Amino acid sequence: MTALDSAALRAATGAADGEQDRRAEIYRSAARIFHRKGYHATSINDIAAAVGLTKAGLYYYIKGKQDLLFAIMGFAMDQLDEQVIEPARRIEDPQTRLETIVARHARLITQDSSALTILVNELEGLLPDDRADIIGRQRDYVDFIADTLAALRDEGKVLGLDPTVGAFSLVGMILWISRWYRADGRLDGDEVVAEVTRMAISAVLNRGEDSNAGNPARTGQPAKETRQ
Amino acid sequence: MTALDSAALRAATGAADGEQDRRAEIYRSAARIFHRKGYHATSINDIAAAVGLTKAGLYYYIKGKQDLLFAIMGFAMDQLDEQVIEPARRIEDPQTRLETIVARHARLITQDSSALTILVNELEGLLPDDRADIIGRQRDYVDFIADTLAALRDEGKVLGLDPTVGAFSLVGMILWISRWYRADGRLDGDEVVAEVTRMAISAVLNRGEDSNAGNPARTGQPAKETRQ
DNA sequence: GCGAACCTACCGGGCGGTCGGTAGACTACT
DNA sequence: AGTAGTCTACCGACCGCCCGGTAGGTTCGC
Repeated sequence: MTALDSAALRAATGAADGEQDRRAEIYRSAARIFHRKGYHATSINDIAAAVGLTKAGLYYYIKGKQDLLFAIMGFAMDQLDEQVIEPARRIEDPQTRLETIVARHARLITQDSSALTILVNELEGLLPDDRADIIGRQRDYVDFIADTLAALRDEGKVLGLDPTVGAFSLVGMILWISRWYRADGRLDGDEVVAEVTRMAISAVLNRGEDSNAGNPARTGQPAKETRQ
Repeated sequence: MTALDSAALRAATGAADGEQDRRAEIYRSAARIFHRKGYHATSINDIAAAVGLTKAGLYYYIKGKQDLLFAIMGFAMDQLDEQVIEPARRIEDPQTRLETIVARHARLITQDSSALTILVNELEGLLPDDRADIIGRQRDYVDFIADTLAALRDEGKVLGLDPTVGAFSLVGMILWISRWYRADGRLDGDEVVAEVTRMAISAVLNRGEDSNAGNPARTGQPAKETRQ
């Protein structure tokens, strides 16, 4: 279907250079399939078929399977930089900044989770150098969130929360959205984003008093069998 | 189902071989390798070598790669049932119950995340029937948490939180621990469990006033380029 | 000598990737 | 106008490799 569509489109428009479009379509398709089946379970043939090419034809556009993966992850990381980190970096107030980070990241996922999800789930598919590159950028992101939490703590809005644990936990909450959110589900994307953002802020802020003051309560674990 | 069941059966009948140990070692090794490299990227040879067998020798103990995966996931799900769900089910007070769920689940992950993590990351590696089985049990777990949140809401301790979104978000926070927690890191397991538990409770409880009342703030998304 | 526990050797098949080729559009020269 | 050359965008056939899985032993403790 895809092949005929793009062929028909090209014939109809008569546009000369469709190369960039074609390449973009390949990345988009690959991202969708990697997301659905996983990188290793996806064959080059799967991707080629999805864009209406043979395997050999596909290799005219890509350098290899791993390069394809790295390109997708790089794109996802660029998205995160442009749509989440950069806008948030321009916000002074830590709480507003945190809200922006969570809301924008969550929104990115409800809009199209493929690339963002591959970014975190398929790291072991990369070559060591590429992996180091991506992991570095991911760490920068977590550090950015942790710094924001530290700033909140310095304002006295957060009590006794480790910024690193807090940052990781928020990221986990956000990334997990891609596993359960369905665009045709009960809640629409905006509602989910708002709900998750509210939870994230609430998870991090202590409103003075109460707040489990003192030790964090023997939270149920009866320590009957400690093991490690 | 097959492998662990038959192993358990044999152990129950008192056939005190080393076979049970060997089989357990195989499952443990397989879980560790699946966790590290992913199911599809792991070959039967990798597992065989890790337990000091040849591939053919390994097949004396297992029925196939997919059965191995299903057995590991079943084991992880059993762990969750026994160590998290059952203990929590016996607790009446919703808040204490939620604390128990989060703390016990988090603790399970800091102790040994392999099986639990495979449980959520390798679903597509299963045969359809097996996958349906596991997904059903996972859904029951999320529903259990959602019901607990609904009970909290009925007590007036939670305001305006969708129980399903809340349950998923908490699960995401917990599961993500396996991606960043290192036993030799700055914080030990108990500290991480306590910190995450505190965040989870705080994410869910509203202490009356404040709590972002009204709309959750235009959190930055300027809708300048909507795209989909 | 018999069964549990393992091995060597092999199978069909799918994988990522490559090679040589070519249809067709477009240009260049005569 | 004809035609030779060139380049893009692809394809069929193939390669070597490794995969999951198996057939048919062999070793060894009892």
